[in-house]
Amino acid sequence: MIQELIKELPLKKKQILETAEDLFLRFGIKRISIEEICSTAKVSKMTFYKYFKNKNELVKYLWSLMFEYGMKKLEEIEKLDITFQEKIELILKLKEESAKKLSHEFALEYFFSNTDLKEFFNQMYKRSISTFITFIKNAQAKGEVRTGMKPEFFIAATNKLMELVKDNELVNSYDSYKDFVLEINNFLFYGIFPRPNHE
Amino acid sequence: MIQELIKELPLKKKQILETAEDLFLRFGIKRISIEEICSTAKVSKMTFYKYFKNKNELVKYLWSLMFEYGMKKLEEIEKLDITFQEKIELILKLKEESAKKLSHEFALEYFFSNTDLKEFFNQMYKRSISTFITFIKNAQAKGEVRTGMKPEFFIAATNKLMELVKDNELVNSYDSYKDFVLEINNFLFYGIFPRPNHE
DNA sequence: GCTTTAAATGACTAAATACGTACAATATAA
DNA sequence: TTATATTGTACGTATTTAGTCATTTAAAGC
Repeated sequence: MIQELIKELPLKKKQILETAEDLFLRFGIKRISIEEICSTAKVSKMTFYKYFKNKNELVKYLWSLMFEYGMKKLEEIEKLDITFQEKIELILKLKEESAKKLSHEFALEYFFSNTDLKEFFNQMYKRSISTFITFIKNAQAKGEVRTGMKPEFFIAATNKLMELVKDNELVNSYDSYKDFVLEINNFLFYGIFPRPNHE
Repeated sequence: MIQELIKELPLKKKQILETAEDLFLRFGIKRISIEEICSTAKVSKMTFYKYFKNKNELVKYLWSLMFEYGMKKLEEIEKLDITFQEKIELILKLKEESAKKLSHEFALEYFFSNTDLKEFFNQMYKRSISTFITFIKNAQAKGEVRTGMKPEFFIAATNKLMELVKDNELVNSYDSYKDFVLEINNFLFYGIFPRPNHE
């Protein structure tokens, strides 16, 4: 997912980041040790500490890449000459793609970290939110979305629904965590009605 | 999955087994500590050690339950008054169901453990194999499967294909580990041809 | 060839985590 | 009331992990 953003980086740093992304997404952050990242990435610990001060710094770097990726994709989609609904479809496909290997563990740590990463996450989250609000407002200016809808409400609703991630029983009633993420996203855009042109 | 087999057990022992099954399947055995099992199962450590000598004994007990479940289901399917192909369909559905939360990690530890669990696994595996061979031979006796096919070859082929679990690159090319498991199983029964009546 | 730089290795300490046991306190049920 | 089951805390030990360092290996440039 982040691959296209780190092409310029040194090989070993790339290997670390790709491995960390994969392992963190699948098992959550706290379950993965630096040593495991190093051994699976085929990188020595020294090399790790050359590029990252510690695990937290790696996580921050990775998160910022993931945010950057999402915002870049959103901007690309916004520029396309297609209907707003088609843009929403692309966004949903993007979310589906990103959720492929996402585990419940990681999502919990990502959205509801209570460590010193919380502040860092919040900052990035606010930035991505404002990008998305601009996206909606632009669409409203072009008459593609009804102007009565406050983008701020959409964001607030999103935040509220995100708290469902903490409802273990609900999450576990889905075959995979990915299915749960899809449900939330579909619901946010289409409510209870079927997603158009989607088998 | 194993729930129906442990109904009679004491409540706390059930909680431990269900939690362990869930966590082991999702994250693999070595990543999960006894303390994590206890806390998520809402059981004290003392109670854990009352029912299980250590983690290995828990794993053995769990594995034997999982084998027992599979063999019990196979026997149930065999008794049904349906065509052989319909039975195969049921077996595939069963495998699909079992693989829902299965992670690559667990499958590796399960099939290729190199600890002292290996011997234990092999014993159970042999038993389940002979059950399956009987299943095929009975079908051959009834003329439901061509008699030219040696069941032993089928088992040997299965074992060989199972080694693909160790091919990380191949496994990772699937969206989820479950999809990979389905591919193997479909292939074993239907080769490269489509699974009948399956969308 | 030689020199300089980057990376890998193995060893090391300190901290954190996990294991397995023990005991007192509490809850439950006969 | 008397067993029985469960919990919480604590503890010593073992294992794992984090982070650092000196040394070896590999590679790149000249």
